[in-house]
Amino acid sequence: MHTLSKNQRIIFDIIDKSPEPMKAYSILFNVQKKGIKAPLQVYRALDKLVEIGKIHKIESRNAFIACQNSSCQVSKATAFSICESCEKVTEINNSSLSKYLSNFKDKAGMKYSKYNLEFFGLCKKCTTK
Amino acid sequence: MHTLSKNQRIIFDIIDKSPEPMKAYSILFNVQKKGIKAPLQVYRALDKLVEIGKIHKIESRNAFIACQNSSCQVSKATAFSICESCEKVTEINNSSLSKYLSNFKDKAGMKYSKYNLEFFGLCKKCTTK
DNA sequence: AATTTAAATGTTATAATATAACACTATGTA
DNA sequence: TACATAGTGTTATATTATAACATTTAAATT
Repeated sequence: MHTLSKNQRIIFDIIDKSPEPMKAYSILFNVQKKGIKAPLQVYRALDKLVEIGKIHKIESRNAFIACQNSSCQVSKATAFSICESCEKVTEINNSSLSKYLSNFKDKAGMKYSKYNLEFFGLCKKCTTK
Repeated sequence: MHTLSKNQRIIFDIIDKSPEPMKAYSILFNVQKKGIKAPLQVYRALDKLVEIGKIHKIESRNAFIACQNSSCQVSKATAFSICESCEKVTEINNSSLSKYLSNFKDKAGMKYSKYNLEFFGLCKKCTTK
């Protein structure tokens, strides 16, 4: 198991505590009191945390969330639901979906090693508003 | 059917001719001889073209490609394969996949109006290198 | 324990991506 | 014609991300 470095720990903890995806500069602002001063310090930790699967990047939002799925060691098969009204993001953990996508092959015969899926819609709360 | 404005036409044409996804500032550079001088002119056209489904944004690459699928009127169900070596991007048009994803419902009962899926791997050419 | 190697850090500068705000022009429609 | 809507042009600026280099820490190897 991977041990997080000091900066990685600080940045993971703040993302993990956040109820919503966090953007890099918002993370930076929040960790300045802990001595992390420069964007690069944040981006380096983010890169590593993504690489080891502790966090995921929500590509359509340029934001990061902690992995909700304890079995997710690496970020090679990710799926999220995103509410377009309140911007709540949830990681989808559905074995039928992941099985279907992991085995998917397109006409060109390309074999995929990774995928990222983002669903958009309205969450329950926002639907009834 | 939608008629493209002057700037939309110019910007669509250059993306449509490109064999690979184009980035906004690369588009800007390429259309400056046609009188389009500012980033905002490019981004406005891109926004509209995405909205009407003539182009798609590859979120993981911040780049744009023309829709390969003549039936794709709006960008509400998109899937792409991306080669991590040569960066070639192909739009996937697979009715089994789109049916599966369009009907997908997660545990939270959220109904999705849109999705975007990006597969990553090595294309045939890059596999045999 | 000393050596060596890889990983992480700190820092300054800058590149790349994207939007705000405002004035104006063209186009479609009542 | 007049009214509304969409598109344009422009300047300035916000946001997201990386390059380059010097140094320090941690881990693996001898």
